[in-house]
Amino acid sequence: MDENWISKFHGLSRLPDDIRSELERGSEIVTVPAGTQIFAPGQTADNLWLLLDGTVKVQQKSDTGRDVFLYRVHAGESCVLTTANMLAFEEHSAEGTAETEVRAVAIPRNTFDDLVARSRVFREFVFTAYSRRITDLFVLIDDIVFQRMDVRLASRLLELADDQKVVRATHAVLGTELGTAREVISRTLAEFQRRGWVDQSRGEVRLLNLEGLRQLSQSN
Amino acid sequence: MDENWISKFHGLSRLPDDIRSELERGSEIVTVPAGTQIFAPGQTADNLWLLLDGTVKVQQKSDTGRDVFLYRVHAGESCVLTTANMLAFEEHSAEGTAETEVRAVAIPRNTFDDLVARSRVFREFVFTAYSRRITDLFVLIDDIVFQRMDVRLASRLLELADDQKVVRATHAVLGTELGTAREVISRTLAEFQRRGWVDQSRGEVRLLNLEGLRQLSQSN
DNA sequence: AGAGTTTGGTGACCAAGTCACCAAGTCTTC
DNA sequence: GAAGACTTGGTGACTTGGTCACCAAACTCT
Repeated sequence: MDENWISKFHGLSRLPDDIRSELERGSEIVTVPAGTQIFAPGQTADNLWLLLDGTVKVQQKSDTGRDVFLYRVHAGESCVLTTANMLAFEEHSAEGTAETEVRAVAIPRNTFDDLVARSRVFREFVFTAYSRRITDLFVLIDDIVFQRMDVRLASRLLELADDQKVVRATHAVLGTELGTAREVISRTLAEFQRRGWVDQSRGEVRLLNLEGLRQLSQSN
Repeated sequence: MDENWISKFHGLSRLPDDIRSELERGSEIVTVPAGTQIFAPGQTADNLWLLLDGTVKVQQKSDTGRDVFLYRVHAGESCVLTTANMLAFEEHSAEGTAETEVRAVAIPRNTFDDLVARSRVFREFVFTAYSRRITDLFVLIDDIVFQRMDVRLASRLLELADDQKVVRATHAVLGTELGTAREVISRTLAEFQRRGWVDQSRGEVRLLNLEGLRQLSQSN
């Protein structure tokens, strides 16, 4: 039944049959537990990963020892940074970690190269994925430079909340997600609590007033 | 004599002869004056540009009307963002402007796609270029988040100085280059001047003590 | 020469990052 | 289950950087 994973990837649905079957034959479905390092600085990757389930968090390891969150790869997306690592021309200092158990399709280097050569649809899929990441980074930079912390925290909380409207993360983790200090998160959350928008306990934030948070997060 | 431009691009030097001649036949050398918009939000690009001379400045147009400098494309580099625009799957809000007169090789969409399909060396060239841009953005984000303004300004001045050790740029321009306010640049430059590192006049900064600036810029 | 525009300077104020330190909660181990 | 170690969050003082309002000097244009 997992033979049908290709339909999960929008850009691949138009692949002609021969390419499609090469992709299926030449790739492998893998599952790794939460916490696995998918890629790391100075480590060559051998596969391009297409995520079927779970999320991968990509962070920049800073020289200063602190990390910056860059973006999150969700199911249905590809982890293009691995292709860069795969070619291994550039050292970069980003690291990808499975946040949950992750199930993914691993496309080995040779299959990848062959598919890019043979299929226009596959090429477009890859370039679109790159382009989307770059756009994400542009938006991130814009946010960091111009957006107030409370606005950024509000929208991040809304993103991270589970279906019980609870965010399971320490202040320190939220700090690196937003590239700020833990203290700033603590103060801002205290302010949100004063307004009755959230309720806190060790390691989690319960969202009480989604509307308030949403309004703040949309107030440019 | 310009038939030899391929040698200016390190990643292309190993192209086999047939690909090489297709690239030469299928592309065109163009020259545009300083200030030309190479690409802009909402505008489809028809060519991948490889820069022979001059520089292109890539900036994010922010909703708030202010711009953020993202990176600069130099001679010998390719402007990969245009490939993303070329495929036109993603709208992005970045804009590229010629800072000087720019001479470049323009590779039309069809030639580009054909070369990616046919040549492994060309593929690697393109992916490496993407990868390098992404790495640049990672470094930029790291800088913005962790580096002090005076350190960032010092290294930017060193980068922008011409051979007479003069930087021709207004405080406002330096401000958008570093994603900060003009006032901050003014204050920091005033401090540098007090230390005898620079001398200022309208629209330009003369670097007097490269050593001082260099030390500051390297002090993590 | 005079008017308008561009560039840079300044002070007051606010937002955010840093530092140092403490207190409460949780985990381990005996 | 008490002692100690570690993790998480709270707080105040201080620095850096961003914003706002406004002014003055330098340039441009006619």
